[in-house]
Amino acid sequence: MVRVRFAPSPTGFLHIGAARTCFFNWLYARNREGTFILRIEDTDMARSSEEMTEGIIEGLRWLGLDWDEGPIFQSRRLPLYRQKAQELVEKGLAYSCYCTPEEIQERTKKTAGAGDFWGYDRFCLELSEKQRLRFESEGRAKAVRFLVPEGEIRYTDSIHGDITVDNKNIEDFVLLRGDGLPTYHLSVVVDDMESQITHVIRGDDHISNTPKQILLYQAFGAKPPKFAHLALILGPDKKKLSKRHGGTSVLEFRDQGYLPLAFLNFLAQMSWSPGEERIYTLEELVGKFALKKVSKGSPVFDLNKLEWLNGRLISGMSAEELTPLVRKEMQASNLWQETFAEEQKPWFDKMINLVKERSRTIRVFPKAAMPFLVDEITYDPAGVEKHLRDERLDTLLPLLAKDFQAMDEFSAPEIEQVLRKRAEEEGVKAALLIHALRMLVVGEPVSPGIFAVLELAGKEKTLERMSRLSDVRSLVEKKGE
RNA sequence: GCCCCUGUCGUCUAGCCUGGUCCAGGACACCGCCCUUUCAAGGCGGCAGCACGGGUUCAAAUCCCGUCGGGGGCGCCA
Repeated sequence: MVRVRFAPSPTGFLHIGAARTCFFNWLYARNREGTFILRIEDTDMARSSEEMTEGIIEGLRWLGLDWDEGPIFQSRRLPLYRQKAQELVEKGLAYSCYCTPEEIQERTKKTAGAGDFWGYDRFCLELSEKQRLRFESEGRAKAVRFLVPEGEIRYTDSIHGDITVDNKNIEDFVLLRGDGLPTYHLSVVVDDMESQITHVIRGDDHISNTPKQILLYQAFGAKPPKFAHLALILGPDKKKLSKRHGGTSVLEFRDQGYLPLAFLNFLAQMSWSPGEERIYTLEELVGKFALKKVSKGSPVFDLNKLEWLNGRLISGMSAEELTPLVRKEMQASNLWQETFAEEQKPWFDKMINLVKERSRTIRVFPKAAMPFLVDEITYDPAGVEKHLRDERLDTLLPLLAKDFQAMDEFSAPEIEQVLRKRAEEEGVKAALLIHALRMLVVGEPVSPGIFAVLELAGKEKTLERMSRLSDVRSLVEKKGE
């Protein structure tokens, strides 16, 4: 039975790297029909906060990564860690240390360059009873250090393969701090043992920590889990992810109009290849996931790919699926009306289907819908200059308006037919009318196909906006002065 | 400084384990063409890579060694 966990520390956001670690744990659990546990590593009281915990959980919820057990809070299990540390001291596998960081630093400085000494010098390993009592009476804080044995640690990483480290490169690390709080190494191993974690899937930054933790498992007489270390995600500058490039909370991506499924596909396809490049359903990704397939090299975060994936997802979604998302976005822009969900639903669906083809994020919907919903639109000055200055429009537009007026069914194909006929009769290119209409009705030089746009706007609105030709011209002139 | 990990087009990735089918495949981005009412989408085409140097071999992106580059760790942070 596979048991995995995601164990963030609430000292920061759920950033893209953590999200990917979480996702891969989740994928593995689901793929192997195992159990996925959420654990909050909040033993660093000074830097942890409840807000961060909530933010992380909100991020996981948004991504749809559900957990089967937890969240387990380490801060509520402190006595257990103390007990476990004590257990090792009694077995002679760990020892109390009274040294202050300053003293250690002082001694290390002295021996620097002498060769072997680079870590803790084991000053407290064999304290005489007298010295020990003196330190105690001085009221010194007492930490517990692990006694690293000689030898080497060898383990097989599911992604990297065999990794060997000589124990002489591991110092007697601290298990329990002077204030009685556990360090990461202790708490992580104690909790993973108790939760019976079978696979530890985490970032590459923990590769060097793994031997220490294996040592702890051995000391506790437990079998270490399998380890899999994911290469760290890099920014576009090939440096560690920064605030500027994806180093922020995943919720930022939600707010930018990205969809969870696109984001998860992005995370997945950043580290392995499920096959062809497209959007996969969660079920497909679960089915295809395998730790051995995860690449060893560090991927560079590429926003282009995310956008492309997101755009493909949106284009492929139905109006039905898109509506709740678009609704939220429009509510934020004060453009939503309840009738869109009722009598105007057919119209609204049509609008969504028109806009979705060219949308890479949900965010563009309100702007695209704007011209259909408000009376006063804004006009792009350059577009006006380019498409509304032709004097022939002064006579053509009224003629076209009359044509439109006479139509029974104001639908896209009918509109196109009428417009092209008029253009032909007047000996002008249809494009002249099309561009002018786009500017007048939408206000922008860019929009979905104009005939569908006009149908969506409706006859009345179309005619009203066509009649504003001279107003729009002078509006822009005024601004230009 | 010491230790560990890593290195295929600008970016992601397939291939590497089990050498030949790879003068390296796909995708994003970019460029061009087609379509066309604009922008997209779509279709077609293009640009571009096995970090470098040795070795093993009839044959190396694939195996071995070294160099260089990138990343991480070396905390009474996680």
